[in-house]
Amino acid sequence: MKLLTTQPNLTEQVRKAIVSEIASGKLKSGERIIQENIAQVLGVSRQPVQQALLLLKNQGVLRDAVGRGLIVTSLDPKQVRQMYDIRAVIEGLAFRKAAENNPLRAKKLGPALLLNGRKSVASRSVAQMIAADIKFHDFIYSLSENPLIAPSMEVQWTNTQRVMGEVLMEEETPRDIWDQHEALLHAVIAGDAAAAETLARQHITQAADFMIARLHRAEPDIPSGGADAA
Amino acid sequence: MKLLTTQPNLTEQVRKAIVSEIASGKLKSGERIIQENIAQVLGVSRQPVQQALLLLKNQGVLRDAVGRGLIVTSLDPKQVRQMYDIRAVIEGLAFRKAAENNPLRAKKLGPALLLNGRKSVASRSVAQMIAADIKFHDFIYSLSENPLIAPSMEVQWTNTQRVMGEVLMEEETPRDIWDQHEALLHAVIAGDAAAAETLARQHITQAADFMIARLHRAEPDIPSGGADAA
DNA sequence: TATTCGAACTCTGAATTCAGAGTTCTATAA
DNA sequence: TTATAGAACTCTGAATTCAGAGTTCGAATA
Repeated sequence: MKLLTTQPNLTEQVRKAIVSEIASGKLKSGERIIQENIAQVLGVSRQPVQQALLLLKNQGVLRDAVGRGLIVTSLDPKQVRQMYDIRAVIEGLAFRKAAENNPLRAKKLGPALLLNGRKSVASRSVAQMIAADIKFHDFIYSLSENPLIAPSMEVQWTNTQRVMGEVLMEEETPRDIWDQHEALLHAVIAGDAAAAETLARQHITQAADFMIARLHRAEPDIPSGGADAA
Repeated sequence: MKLLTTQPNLTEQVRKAIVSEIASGKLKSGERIIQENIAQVLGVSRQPVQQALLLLKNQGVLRDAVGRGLIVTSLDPKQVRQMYDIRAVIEGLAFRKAAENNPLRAKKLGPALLLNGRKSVASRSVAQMIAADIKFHDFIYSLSENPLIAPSMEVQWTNTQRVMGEVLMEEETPRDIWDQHEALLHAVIAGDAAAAETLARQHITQAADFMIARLHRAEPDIPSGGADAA
């Protein structure tokens, strides 16, 4: 009949708000998160805030900081690499399954996303580039017909946005990933599952190399396995 | 000085309790979960229960049931396959990294786990077999030196336990996975990353085939949509 | 001046209370 | 007998309150 705009519950709204603050870089690594503050800023009670924070802590976006609440997890290159390692194999799966299950839909809807991506690069807006990238990958997740993939990528994307935000901001000629995306799409359209998986893993691994190299430059940090700076 | 046994907070305890009920099969698919009931049984308020349920819902172990709370997500073969698909690639990563990073520790500590596993099979106790399996894989996760792997496997293991519990219970000669585990361990010890990854993926895929075949038998369900390749 | 003890403060986890959405059951009318 | 209005009930999400763990800061002492 009619699709009611039943807004998600407060917990979810709060979670989104915090994630967006972190992804956009407004909340930086190590920054303290205090329930009461967030609650006040968003005009809700501490209860939904606490639940949202619980979820984010569980995802590793936030960390316990002994007796002073939670802090935003730092993006040290080692962890970023580990995150990309996981992302690489799951993207590999997603592209493989997409090639197996949906070459036709890929052919029909994919090219528009490539175009959109190239436009975003031309626009030079980092936000638009990130959005187009997410859109393309989300499209593949849907083609894979494995609904467990998208949610398990969520944390990765939060962090990816953080990294991309930090890195791409100061890059005057951001590398163009859309040739790779085009090759990937062609493999999917051709139904070549093996190629799609291999290319996807390479794609992510290269992205990781690129990002981490810049991240190193931006954040000269932690020579040893040293924990918290005193 | 001394490592205090600081017990985890109630939310975590509640979560563990519920997961264990589900994994052991005491809470079955479709069963309703009511905050108040759980709170009463465990002797806590609804607050920690609500948070635990939120986490489990977020992991997909529980699902919203419109106006009557939450229910335990059902284990239909299609979803189980999708879960195993993801598990396969992440296990592949774990074994590959283990081979790259820790062949020596694998050699030193691995054989004991094999022995333990074979003993568990001899014991004919399903619980022990599951425990030994988890122990072996957890060991590999630690060798991989990617701390993000273990947490992302948590949901998978909850469901794996459910499946194994259902399936192995009625199997008088449970297939012995420990030859495969031995081959995997050897690949890791040899530092043969490629072989370790390939074998791991095969191992999980075969396990999925086995489990799903039995699950079909146990749960005649959903004839349509059968897009199972392989 | 440096160190230690302790009081005040901050912040969280958990309990309790409140309000509203949705369901179920029952009585009434067609 | 069946369909329907609505009252009562169930259950959750959110707010508020309470208690305790841990930190910070300052005063007293060596």
